Amino acid sequence: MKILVRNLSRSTGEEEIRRIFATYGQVQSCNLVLDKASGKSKGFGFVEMPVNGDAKQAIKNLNGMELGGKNIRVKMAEEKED
DNA sequence: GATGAGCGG
Repeated sequence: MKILVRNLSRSTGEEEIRRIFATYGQVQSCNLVLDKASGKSKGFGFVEMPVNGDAKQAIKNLNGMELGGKNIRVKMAEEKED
């Protein structure tokens, strides 16, 4: 399941996202979207987790948690994939 | 060189 993680701090890296998501389940892959102008984090990214139930649990648990001094927004991505 | 809402490559 593809998970959208936004409202991230610009100082937050993929490893940070991966470790907190790994707390509730296995992280298949984490992709932090980088900005083309600065080449740094755009402040949001995507995380893929199995739909075994860990994904939704990770979402509702990690949604609104503080990371890098900011409260991140975790939600399942609504793109083509089902 | 950085940008603060937002579903990228």
